[in-house]
Amino acid sequence: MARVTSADVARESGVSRTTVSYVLNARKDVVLTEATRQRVLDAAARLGYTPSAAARALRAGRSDLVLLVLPDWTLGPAIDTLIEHLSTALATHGLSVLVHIRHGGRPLDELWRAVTPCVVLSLSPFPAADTRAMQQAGIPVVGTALDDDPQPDVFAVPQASIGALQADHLVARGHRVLAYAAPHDDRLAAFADRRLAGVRAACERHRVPAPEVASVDLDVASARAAVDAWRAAGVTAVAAYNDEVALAVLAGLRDAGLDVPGDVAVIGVDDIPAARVAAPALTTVWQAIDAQAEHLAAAVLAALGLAESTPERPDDVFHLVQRAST
Amino acid sequence: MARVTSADVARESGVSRTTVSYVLNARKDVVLTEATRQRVLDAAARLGYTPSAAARALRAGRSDLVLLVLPDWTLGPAIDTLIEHLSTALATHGLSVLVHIRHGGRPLDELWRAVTPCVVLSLSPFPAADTRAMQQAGIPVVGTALDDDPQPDVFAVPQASIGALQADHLVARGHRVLAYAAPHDDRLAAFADRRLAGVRAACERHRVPAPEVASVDLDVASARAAVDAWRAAGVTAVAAYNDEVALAVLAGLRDAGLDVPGDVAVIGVDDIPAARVAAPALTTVWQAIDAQAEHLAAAVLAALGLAESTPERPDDVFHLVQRAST
DNA sequence: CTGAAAGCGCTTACAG
DNA sequence: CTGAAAGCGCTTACAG
Repeated sequence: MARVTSADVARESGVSRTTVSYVLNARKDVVLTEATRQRVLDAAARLGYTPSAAARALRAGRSDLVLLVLPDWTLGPAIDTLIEHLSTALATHGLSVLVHIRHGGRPLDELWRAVTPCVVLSLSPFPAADTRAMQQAGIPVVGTALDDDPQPDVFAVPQASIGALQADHLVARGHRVLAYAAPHDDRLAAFADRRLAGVRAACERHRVPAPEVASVDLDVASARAAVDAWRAAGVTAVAAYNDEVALAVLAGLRDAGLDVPGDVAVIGVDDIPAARVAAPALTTVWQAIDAQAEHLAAAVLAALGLAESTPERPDDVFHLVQRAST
Repeated sequence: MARVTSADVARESGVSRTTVSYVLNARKDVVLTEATRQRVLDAAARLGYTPSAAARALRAGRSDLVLLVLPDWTLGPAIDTLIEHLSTALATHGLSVLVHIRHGGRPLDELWRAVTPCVVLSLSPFPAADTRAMQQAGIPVVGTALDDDPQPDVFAVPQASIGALQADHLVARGHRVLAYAAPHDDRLAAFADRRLAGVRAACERHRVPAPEVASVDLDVASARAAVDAWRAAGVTAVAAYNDEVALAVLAGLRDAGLDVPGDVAVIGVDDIPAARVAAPALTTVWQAIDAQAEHLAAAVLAALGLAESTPERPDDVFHLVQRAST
């Protein structure tokens, strides 16, 4: 079963390949009889013709692939949702998402040169040299910066603002001595540091002491150690890097026989399913992954000149979900 | 900055493109002087040459892409781990993973015809017609079946065995009246039904009553309703579809003032981070995602004739993690 | 041992 | 309004 090519469609509809190409690409600048158009469309449908991505890519010098560059650590529960929404949104425009995990495997520069994606979408910053090389090769790089970024087409998930929201909430609930529960994994530092910076800034703003920081593993013993240190320092509220860390902190408090939120309040980030059914139910910061994915997709389209306007930032990127733990 | 092509490398090293191709593809059937080989390799490195994937794909009739077909629902925390391991393992052989979410976006048949992947790797069964069409086009389809599958190259994650392990454990702990907590989401039915079947089979084997089944949403109210019904039926142990459902069940039991495992024991599946720090710590079934990914990668390579032997099944695909909830 | 040439399937100036 | 021809970058028979 040989591949159906545009030549087959041309033969079947009695026109040249040029015309087939014109019709299938719906070129506005070429005038074609409606009859011809219809004939070609019918033939293509009848034959089940799908243009070869390889041939198009070779011709155009770029493929229909969006290279999604992920860091070498798991971004957490959000990442599959993000990929899903992104794929769906971009598929509408004939673009497919190629996932690249930076850690193992081929070096990035080899991959992008081989694939010639139409856009590189980065969820983790990579060497400026790579970015430059891609841009010189005419491949736009769309990135999510962690905070504000000089590039205008970049969607910044405001990590610091998330931390600030956590601290604001705790202070509003009457707490004056806060702690920050950082993840143990160093690879998350880029995110954790920025969120912590937001907590710090909020503390200053509210004129309360800077947060006591401890890193917490995802087990009871590690959390218990942090809890003991915090209690010694008079801490009454903990902002955790994310819900998983927050759940560990809850376990540490439980282990220490402390009441939540009576003795110590806890707030997380992400609103994972487990947060809602935790004991007590966890107050957290919900992030609009869908909206972020939508926005990223729009940024990709904009970079390709496929969207009319620069995508608007979604309003409700994140918000507080108040539950029993604060 | 125009693209560096094999012609550039040929010019730079003073040989023909044929020779460049021979050297770079390390063809064993052609004899080349070591000097020539070295000259070409040097020139390629100097110029930063990377063969165009598009041109190769056009020539070969297939690309270096592995099309990973995912179902339209989130597979849960395991999926990003799986993708990561898979990407890394396949990258070693110059293969890249292209993710396709079945739900939205382009229909599958359009995508594979356009992309001409070298292998399609499916984590969710799709229409037999699609499979046939791909195979006719010479594209091997490697799939994970939910249980046993006629195809030999398929790695079956034994869902029923997971359910059986749960039930075996509960019965071994002295329970005689079991319940099954199914997920509310219908899209998970394919997995949930098979796991439940495993629980049922184990109950029969142990000559205890068939499990009481209820579907549980990820919130306290829903879990509480299920708990009340189970208690009325004399249930003393619950096998949950996964850890998230199990955590909800724990919340329902807590809400009902029942003791775990004193009044009711609970076991999940997945060993998510939250399981370890739950109250009480959740007994669960751990799955070797890495090993499964490794195995899938091996199956892909075998399908391409790049691996010597058929990949062995990993031994320890899943096992019990005993904690406080049973 | 190495080179000239064809062809994979597409799009797009360029003629008619 | 439509067609013949070139060329994107690669590999591989086929000559030499």
